[in-house]
This record gives sequence, C-alpha cells and structure tokens, in this order.
Amino acid sequence: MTIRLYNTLTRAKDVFTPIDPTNVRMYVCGPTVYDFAHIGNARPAIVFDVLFRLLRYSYGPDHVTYVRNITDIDDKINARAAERAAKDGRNVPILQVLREITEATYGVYREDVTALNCLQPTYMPRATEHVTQMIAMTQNLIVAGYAYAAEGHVLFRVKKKADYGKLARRSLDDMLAGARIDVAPYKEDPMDFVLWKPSTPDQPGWDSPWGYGRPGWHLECSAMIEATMGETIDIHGGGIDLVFPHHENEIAQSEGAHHGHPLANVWMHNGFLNVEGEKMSKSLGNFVTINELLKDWPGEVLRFNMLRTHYRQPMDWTVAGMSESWKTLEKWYGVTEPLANPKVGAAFLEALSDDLNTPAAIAELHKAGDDDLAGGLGLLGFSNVQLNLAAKKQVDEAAIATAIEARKAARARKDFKESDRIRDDLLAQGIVLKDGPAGTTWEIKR
RNA sequence: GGCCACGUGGCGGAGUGGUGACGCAGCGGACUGCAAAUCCGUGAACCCCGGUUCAAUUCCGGGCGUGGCCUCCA
Repeated sequence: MTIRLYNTLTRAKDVFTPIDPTNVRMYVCGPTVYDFAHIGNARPAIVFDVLFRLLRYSYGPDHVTYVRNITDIDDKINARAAERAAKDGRNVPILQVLREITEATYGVYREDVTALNCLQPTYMPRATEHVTQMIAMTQNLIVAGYAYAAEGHVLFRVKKKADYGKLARRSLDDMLAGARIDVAPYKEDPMDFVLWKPSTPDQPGWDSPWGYGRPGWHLECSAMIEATMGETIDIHGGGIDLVFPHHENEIAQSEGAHHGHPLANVWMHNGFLNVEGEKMSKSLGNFVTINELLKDWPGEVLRFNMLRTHYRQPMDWTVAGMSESWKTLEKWYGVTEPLANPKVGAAFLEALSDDLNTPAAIAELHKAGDDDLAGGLGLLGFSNVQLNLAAKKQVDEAAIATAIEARKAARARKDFKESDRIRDDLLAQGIVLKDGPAGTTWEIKR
C-alpha cells in the first residue's frame, strides 16, 4: 500500500518513501513538562500514534523508530523551580528541584497518553540529558560560520543560511517587516536566534565554553534527533504553531551543522483545536486538561473523538461530539466483542494511507463487516475492551443481576407494574437495562 | 501591517469538474407487554460576487467571515 503524506515543506501530498524501509524514523515534538497536558496536547500525541501504528503495519513493528522528546529546559519550568526552591527553603541544587517538577509532570503525561491508547515511543529523550550534544552542535556551527558568540550568548547567523525560511515560506524581508521584537544589541541581525544563553547562578544551567548557561529552545530537538536517529530522518511532526520559528530554526541548525544534509524529508503539522467554538485559554476558563477529562470519559472516547476530524483540519472539541463518539464506540464494541477474526479492509487502509484520512477511514468502518470493523479499530489503536468496564467495578454487579432475575420473573407472570418498577429503580441508580434476543444486559447510564 | 489556513445539509465531517460519502439527530417501519437498545428505510448542503468551461460545491480572481503564525505555545 502506498502511503501519501502532506508535506509542509512542499505544500503537497507526496508519496512516502522511507530512506531505509528497515528503519523508518519519525520524530515528534513532545510536551514541555511544566504543567498538566491539555486537550490540545492530546492531538499530536494521538495523530502521530496513528501514523506510528500505520508505519508499523506497513513496514513491520521492528522497522519503525519513533522518538518523542521531553522538553524539560524552559523558562516556565525554571520559574516554577525557583518558586518551589524559595518556598521549600531547602538547600538543594536547582537542577534537582527542576527534575522533581518535570518528573512529576511527565509522570502524569505518561499516564494520560497511556489512557489514550498511545503506544510508547521507541525513545523519549530529555533535553537535560543532551546538553553535551547541544554544546557540541553549537561548537560545530561556530566553526562552520553559522553561529557566533557574543556577551555570553551564542547566536545563529540567519543571513548565512541562504534558504532560511523555506519551511514557513517566508523571506527575511517579510519577517523584518512584521517584526515586533526588541533587538538585543549583541545581535548581528535582528532575526538571529539564540543557541545558548547565560544563566544566573541561581538558575538552571550548565558549564560551557561560553560560560554558565542554558541552551535555546530549538536546539534540543536538533541535538536529540542527531543523538537518537542520525542526521536525516523520514518524518518530523508537531503542531502547526511550531512551523515558525521552532521547526524553521531546527532546520537551520541541523543543516548548518551537517553540511547541508536535510533534517527531515517530510514535515507534518496537526491543526489547532478549539473548545466549544472558542479558543482554549486560561482566562476564558475553558482550559481542559487531559487528566481532568479522563475522570468523566474513557480514554478511547477521547481518542475516537479526535480521529473523527482530519488531523490538518481545525477541530472543535465539544461535549456533544464526545457523546456521539461514545455512542458509536459502544455500538461497535458491542458487535466486535469478542474480537473474532480481525482483518484490515482495503478501502479502510486506502483511506488511512491517504494522508491519514481518519474520518474517511472511520466512514469505511461504518460500511464494513464485523471482521473488517474489528481489524480497522485495532489498527487505529482501539482495544475492543468494554468501555464502561472501569465504571462497572464501582457498582454492585450481584445486586443488579438479582434485580434482573426478579424482573424476568415478574415479566414471565405478566406483572409489568413490578417489572417496570425494577427497571425504573435501576435507572434511578444509573443503570440502563437492554433487552436483547440473548437476554437482558445492562450498562452505566451516561 | 506581512505570511498562511479554513467556510459543505439541524449538527459533526470526508470528497469530487458532471452519477450529490459517512455518522448523529429527525421522520417512517420492524422488534418489545410498553420502553430502551438493535435492525431496515428516508428527506435534507456545498459563505457571497465575478471569470474559465458544454458543465463548478470542486479551478481562477475579488469580497465577507473565522482561526493560526510573525513573541512562549500542540
């Protein structure tokens, strides 16, 4: 099956041809671990997990390397670390405080994505563990003339990179025209960006040839890709907001350090997500964390809801949509359980291979027979586990079974008043009865 | 201000130069003691104005609207 992927670099859907089919390499920008992940963060996690699964299906599970990094060097994290250090009054190194914070936040993130049925990436490198590589790359860039040191900073010399702006399709002139930034005096050019910057003694930092400091944000991805997968990889993914400057700068750094060899052949970007028609923001009070959501909704419902919209399309997250998703999954799980002879249907696979067209793939599942349905759900990362299994554990199953038996007896003697009373009684407890040809089953009311 | 997306039936959401996906809701029917669940059937759309074309929702231009980036951001 030919896989076609939309490439931000070419602005076209291109046929995907891996550099090495026995080792397909993909990197996705992961979370900055300063706070709980929100619903928007779930989108790339889920979308690229589906791509990971498709690639594993196509090239073999052992022939795909998926790297999703952990950004644990960041000014917001630094601020929290400083806050906590001051509050605790403990005399511990600031890097240790930072690690405690990011470890806790990342732990929650891992639980979140596991609940969303995302496979674990092959590697999950942390920025703090690759500072040596970042320093080495910076030195290479200086030697090659792509970077210069000034006042404790190291800056990337944007003018030296003739094709700078090729991903975002912007010229330096365009960017300068719209620039609203204060230009630091030590910059040769206003668009030059930071590779290394100084830290004060109380801030997280590392010793370097340019003094005690820390790397700029973009550098970590370049260094960690090099460390885990080499100079050129097949696919680099992330949110569309990362196109500029983050990914543009990654390209500049990596190509500068690697004699112009491309960083990634295909650049993929997922669209943004709104909540109930509004931009998600803390001030609007509609900031939804994954963790919070998982208290009310099974992770698979969240996952399915996300895949009902094509990944490049802007999407609106709504409670109504979640309910619809739950309903569909419940129906499907009813027919695919037990999962008998799953197989992946041709039409389904074709839709999925067409730039991850999950809405079209899901439409095929609506038309498919049970085996194709089960196989398609499996490939999309649905486990065919009863959705309200967890909820069921919290109710008295024996009592419900007894009530169902009593109702059955009442119905047998045509005492419908009594049988309806039992049904209403259970409903009041949140239990919905379903009479089928094979008898009565029940589920938790939504 | 510069760059870039998007605008499809009541709702969600694919796609296509001509035969109008798919799901939810609605409506009709089957099933049921009655419901629910399930099954069968069914109506309904392509932001506005021009242009190209035998033919445009689909291509081109303009407008309006929404959103993103240009500064931390999935």
